[in-house]
Amino acid sequence: MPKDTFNNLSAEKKRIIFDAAVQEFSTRRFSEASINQIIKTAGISRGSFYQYFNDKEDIYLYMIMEIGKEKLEVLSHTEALNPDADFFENFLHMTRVALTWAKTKPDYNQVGLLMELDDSEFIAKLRALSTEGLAIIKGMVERDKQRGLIRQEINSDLVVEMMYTLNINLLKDIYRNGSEEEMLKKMADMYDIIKGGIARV
Amino acid sequence: MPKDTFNNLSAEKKRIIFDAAVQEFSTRRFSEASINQIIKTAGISRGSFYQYFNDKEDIYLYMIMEIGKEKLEVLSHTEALNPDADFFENFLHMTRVALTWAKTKPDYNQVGLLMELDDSEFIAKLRALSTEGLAIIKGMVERDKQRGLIRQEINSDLVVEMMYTLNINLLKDIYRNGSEEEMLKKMADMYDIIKGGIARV
DNA sequence: ATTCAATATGACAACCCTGTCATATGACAA
DNA sequence: TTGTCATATGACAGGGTTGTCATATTGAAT
Repeated sequence: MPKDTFNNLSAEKKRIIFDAAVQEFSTRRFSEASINQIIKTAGISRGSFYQYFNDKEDIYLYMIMEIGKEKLEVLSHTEALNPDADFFENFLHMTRVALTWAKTKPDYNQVGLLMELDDSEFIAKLRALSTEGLAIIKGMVERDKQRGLIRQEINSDLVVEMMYTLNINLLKDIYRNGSEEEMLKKMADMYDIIKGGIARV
Repeated sequence: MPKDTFNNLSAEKKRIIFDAAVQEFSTRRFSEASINQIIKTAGISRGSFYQYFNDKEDIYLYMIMEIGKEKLEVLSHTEALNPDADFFENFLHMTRVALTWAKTKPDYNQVGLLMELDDSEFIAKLRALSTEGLAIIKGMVERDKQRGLIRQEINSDLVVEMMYTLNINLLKDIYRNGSEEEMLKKMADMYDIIKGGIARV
């Protein structure tokens, strides 16, 4: 929730400030990021910053919302998957999309990863808000239980947690770990393990 | 590598300083931890600190080594597992031991978790050093492949990485997530999924 | 008791950071 | 042109951090 003064700014100037924020928050985690750095990059004065935002949380929130909008914009243009696809197909598809997104907007992705690393009060609250995604995934697991694709006695929450954890973990390596295909392969292999187990039958 | 001056100190005084370090590094991650705080807690002067250690890295390393020694001391008294036990039994056993350790020395455990959260140059290097553990686990996986307990085509490294990631993730919840048994149950369930998969056969 | 080396100390410089506020600048209206 | 309101500015206070260094204290040996 930036102040009115900020909203009155020209789109270009807003963009400059947004970019500066992204640059800072993709480099240092929230608690270590510095307003000083942002205003230097954006080329605005200290006083102006506080005329635009209340504090660091304020601009962070604004930035996250903007990123969210952009992401939604892109994702809405993504081809939908066959509605009958099973959990794994769905998840892999989501992973593919997420991976592409991360490659397209590496800065935005970094912001997300650093968010995962942060443990400040504020970020914890923020993270707690973005759990609807997990509910959807859980729904997919349970549908597959209904359809007899996944065993009844499996704990859906646990599966979701595992997949989520592994997914985040893999995203961390994204810039180290060479090509997109390699990463997708790795993900697919992990999912196969979750699906079929590693034990010899 | 503390300086000689530190090593000449009485065991009690060394312990006081070690404890102060643990207190600080179990509360704030390395990059955010403050020498000021440590000297305040330990009740020593700023000047003395720099007569004992070169800098924050120095005392951190010392602390990690000490913790390592203590841990080794405890673990060496842990009953060994049946040498024929399979990978999962072994891993679960290790988990059990790790969990007990974490409950016994919550501060030390916190230090480790915060290390996992940190992304500073220094901590990254440090973490890279502690990978021998993973090699052992990989060895166990491969032995089970030999014995025909785990399918040949499974990628051992991947399995190790998955187990490790899930394990760390679970340790994070340790203070939130109630009882030790609950956690062990959760771990066991996760391992079951890795072992047998979630798909209906 | 005196001397001398080891150790302890905290004031200090230098560098970060944040949030405020009096003042300057701009732009538009009367 | 002058007044007024919105916006821009950077100096400033107050807080944090680290590493150094001249000085004080201690303790042990002569």
